[in-house]
Amino acid sequence: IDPKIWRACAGASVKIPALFSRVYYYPQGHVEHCCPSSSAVTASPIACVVSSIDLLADPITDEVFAHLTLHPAAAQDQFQFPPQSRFEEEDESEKVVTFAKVLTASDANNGGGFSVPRYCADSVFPPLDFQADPPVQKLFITDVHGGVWDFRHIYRGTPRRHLLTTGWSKFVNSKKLICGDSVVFMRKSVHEMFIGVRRAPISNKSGGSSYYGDEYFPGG
Amino acid sequence: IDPKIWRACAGASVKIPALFSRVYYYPQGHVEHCCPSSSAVTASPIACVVSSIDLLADPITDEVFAHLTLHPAAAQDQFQFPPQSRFEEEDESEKVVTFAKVLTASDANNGGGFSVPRYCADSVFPPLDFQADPPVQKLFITDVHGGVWDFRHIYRGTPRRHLLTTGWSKFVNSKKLICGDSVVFMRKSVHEMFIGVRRAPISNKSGGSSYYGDEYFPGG
DNA sequence: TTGTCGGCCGATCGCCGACAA
DNA sequence: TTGTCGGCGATCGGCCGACAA
Repeated sequence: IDPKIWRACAGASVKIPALFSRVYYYPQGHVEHCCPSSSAVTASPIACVVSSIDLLADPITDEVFAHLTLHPAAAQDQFQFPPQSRFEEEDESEKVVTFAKVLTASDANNGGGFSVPRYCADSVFPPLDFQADPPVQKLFITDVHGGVWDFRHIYRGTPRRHLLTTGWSKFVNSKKLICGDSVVFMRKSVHEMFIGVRRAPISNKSGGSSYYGDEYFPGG
Repeated sequence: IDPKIWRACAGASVKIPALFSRVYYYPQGHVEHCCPSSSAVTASPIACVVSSIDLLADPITDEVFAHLTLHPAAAQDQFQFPPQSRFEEEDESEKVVTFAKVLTASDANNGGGFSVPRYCADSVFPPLDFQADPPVQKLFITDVHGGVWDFRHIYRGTPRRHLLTTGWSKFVNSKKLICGDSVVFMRKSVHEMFIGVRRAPISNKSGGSSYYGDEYFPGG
C-alpha cells in the first residue's frame, strides 16, 4: 500500500515508530492483549530496534495495520543506520487531501444514499459543473486493495446538498459497514481518488460532535 | 455425522474400506493428487491397516468426506481385531429412505421453486392431506451440520405436480447451489428428515438421463 | 410426469424533496 | 449545513398455471 494512503486511512492519531528507531517491547501488554483473563505475569520491558515495517490492510475488513519486526538490542550496542533509513514522512511533492466521516444511520441503513459534508465535496471531490441541472458526476475511487468503485455524486435538494447515490449502497453492503463506522476519502493527485474504512470501536455509543484533524464526527 | 446419513449423502457408488481392514497406500497417487505437475516419482504401494475412520462434512460446502488413518503393516504381522470392530453396515433396525436429484436450470435459477419428482414426494416426504385444496405442508429438514431448513411443499398446477416453493430459494443461495449440483433428501424415521448436497463434477456438461440406485438424473 | 416459460403481484430498493435540528 | 423522514417509481423475487417434451 502507498504509505500516504495507509497513513490517511489510519488517521492522524496513529503514530508508528521510525524504521531502526529504538523502542521498548512490553511483554506484559502482549500477554494481556492475548489472554486478558490470565493471572498477572510480570515481565520487564525489553529494549529493541525496529528492523522492518510493513504497512498492510486486512483483506476482509479493509482495516489498515502495521507489521513491525523488533530485534532485542542493549542500549550500548552499536547499530548500523543505513542511509535513507528514516521512514519518509515529509516529502511535500504530492500531498494527499483527506476527509473522514463517521457514518450516520441514514448513511448506513436507509435509501442507499450518503450525505457528503460540504468540505469533502469542495476539497476532496473533483469540482462539479454547477451550470448543469442538477450538477452530477461519476466518481471512480480505488480502495486499499486496488479495487475500483464508482459512485454517482449529485448536488440537489432544497436546500442544496452533496450526495452519493447510485453505487453507495453496493459499497456499504460489500464492506459490511454499519452506523458508527467511518469512511475516508482521499485525493492524491488530480483525479486520483482513494477510499478507506475504519470500523467503529466496539459498542461505542457516541454522542456529541467534534473535530480531530481532518476528522469529522457528526451529532450535536 | 450419523453414518447412515453420511452414506446417503455420499451416494451408493462411494465405498470405503472397513475399519481394521488391510489396504494398500499408493504414494504415487498421493503425489499426483497434490502436485500433478511434478515429474514422475515412482514409489511402491505400502501395505497398511485402517486404524481409524472419521465420517465428516466440509463446513463450507456441505460435501461429505472420510478421514482414514493408515498404519503400515507387513502381511505377516499379527493384528488384534477388537470385537465388534467391523464398520456396522447392516443393522436393519432403521432404514434411511433416500432420494437424490440433479438440479435443473429451473430448480437452481428461476422463480425460487424446486420440482419434486413423484417418487421423492411419495416415498421420502411425509404424506400430504389430499383432501385439502391445494394439498400443502411445511417440511423441516436438517442438514449435515444440524441446521434446520423449512420448506413449503405444495401439490398444485395442471397437471398436478409436487413443488417446493417458499424456503427453497434461501437454501439454494445459502448453499450456493447451481444447475448440475445435486440435493439428497433422506427420511430416517417417521418425520426425521435430512438434506445433503453434492457438487457437480467440474465442467461436466451432461446430457442424457439415467438411474443409478436411488439416483435420478433428468434430461431425456 | 416434469422442465421451462410468461404473467403477475407484492416486497424491497433506492432516488427524491420536505423539513427541522 | 446536513440528518431523517415519507412518498413513490422501478426493479426484483417468487408463486402461479399453461404448455410441451
